[in-house]
Amino acid sequence: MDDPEGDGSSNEYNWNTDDEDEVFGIPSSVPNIIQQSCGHNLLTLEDPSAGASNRPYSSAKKIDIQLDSSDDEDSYPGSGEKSLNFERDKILTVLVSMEYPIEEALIAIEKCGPEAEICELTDFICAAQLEKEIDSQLQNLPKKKHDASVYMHKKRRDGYYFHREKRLKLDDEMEMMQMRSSESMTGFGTRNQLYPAVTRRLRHKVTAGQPYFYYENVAGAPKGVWRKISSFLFEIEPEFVDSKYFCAAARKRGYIHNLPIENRSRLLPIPPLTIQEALPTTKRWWPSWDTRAQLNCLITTIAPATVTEKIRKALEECDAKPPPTVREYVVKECRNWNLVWVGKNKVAPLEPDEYEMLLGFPKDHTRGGGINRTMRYKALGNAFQVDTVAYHLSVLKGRFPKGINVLSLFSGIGGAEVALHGLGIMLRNVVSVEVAEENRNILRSWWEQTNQQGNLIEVKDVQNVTCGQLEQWITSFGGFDLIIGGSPCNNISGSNRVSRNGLEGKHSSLFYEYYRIVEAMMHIQ
DNA sequence: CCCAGTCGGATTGAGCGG
DNA sequence: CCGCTCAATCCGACTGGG
Repeated sequence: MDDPEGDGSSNEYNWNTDDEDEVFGIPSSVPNIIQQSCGHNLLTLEDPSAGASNRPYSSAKKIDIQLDSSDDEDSYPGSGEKSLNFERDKILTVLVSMEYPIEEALIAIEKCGPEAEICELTDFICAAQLEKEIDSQLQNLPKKKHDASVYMHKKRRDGYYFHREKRLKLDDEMEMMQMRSSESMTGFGTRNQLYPAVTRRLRHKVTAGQPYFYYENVAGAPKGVWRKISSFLFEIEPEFVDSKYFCAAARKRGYIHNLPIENRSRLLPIPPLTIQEALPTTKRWWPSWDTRAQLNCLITTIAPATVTEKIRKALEECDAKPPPTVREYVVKECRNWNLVWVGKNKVAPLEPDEYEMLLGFPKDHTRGGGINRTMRYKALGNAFQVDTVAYHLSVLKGRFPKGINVLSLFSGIGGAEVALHGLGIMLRNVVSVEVAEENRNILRSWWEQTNQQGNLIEVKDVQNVTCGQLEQWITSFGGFDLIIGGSPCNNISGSNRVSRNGLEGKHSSLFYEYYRIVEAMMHIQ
């Protein structure tokens, strides 16, 4: 059923094997140095195998996938005025085919110049549309308070909410208004599309020329949550992606960012996309009537032994040929608990190292150092899928040849850092904010093992990241290029039975800390 | 309506060292 | 017996799609 190669979406893939060297361009020789970082002296070790080769499936095929078909301006004839007009008409045709009004497309081409790329033009049009709409509607609406602004008022620290009074107020009227706003920029992938449907996206002019930011959370949030998150993050539409296109397990997530989307490339080598390829030892025991090709989302808890025992007993009772009722029961439980076949009549939950592999982390990333099994599941269940995030971040590679300064919020076990490293982007200065000590230990350990040349600064509590602190870092190493993080999903996740309170819940409301810091950075830098 | 799917949380008890 | 860690085992609701 989940056949990534058999469905219609694969038409959009442009198979290309020519870019290996670029993606594999990891610095080869790394000197032995000692670095000072937040009280830790990091003695790095000689390790030429750092980078993409750290990945556990080095034998997998190396394929580059590009999604966007709209940016093939290289194929246009390129000499003389005639070709210029031809090119302009061609771009106009593309914009109109994307359902932009022809007059707005013409204005955009005129304002942005004939050499502008499609994405710049769509940005321009969308920004103009949205600004016009919001301005006209804000004039007609009375200002109202809502719970989020009250929260922020309480949490306000350094007075960096310059635009708070301009922030949209989320009562019912505003929700309706925003739905209409969203309609004018559909096509960036909806929560139900979950990739691949990236045709255009809005980058509001508020964020133009500012540091890049990248925000992540679960796609299946309660109604209205993503709309609210968008309203804070510059009205940018979330990009909903299921990681089943990047690995053998599903992971439905929404991403809000102001990164370019053209010329993305995948982290290499491409991981196996089916259970059979990812976990070859299960093949021997996998019954033909269990038709699963991919796993469900890897969450923080695994099946209790009672579940696998019941399955074993049910199968043993009916011997070789289980009747349809038993098959249905077993498959349902396997789907529910993400079980794999490890023996005759024997299913089992995934091991932590299988979590690591499926999520794109190096083997033993979370192993040892005082980390127990439960903690590993918890940390991994909360982590990024590295290949997915790397695909989005791949556009940064050419833009920061000398390395990148990253503000990593809610770092966890360092999915963002691992992704950037895998892309061969040098990590110059990384300020990592992570509350859990064991996770900080994991990231620091990875930092040492991968022989990082840059500086790792560890911060415990995101609420302690003041504007004064930010300014200090900015003067120290010249500003951040990327702010990245996924705020806690505890109160948003569908599997929470106790406290699914939405964005204002105890943990998930830390989103407003993410917003606070991004907004502050937009004004400081 | 039925069905599948979900970055979870609280409690309990075994096991351990003191 | 106490305090602690860790693993096991309970516990539905909400959303979207067919």
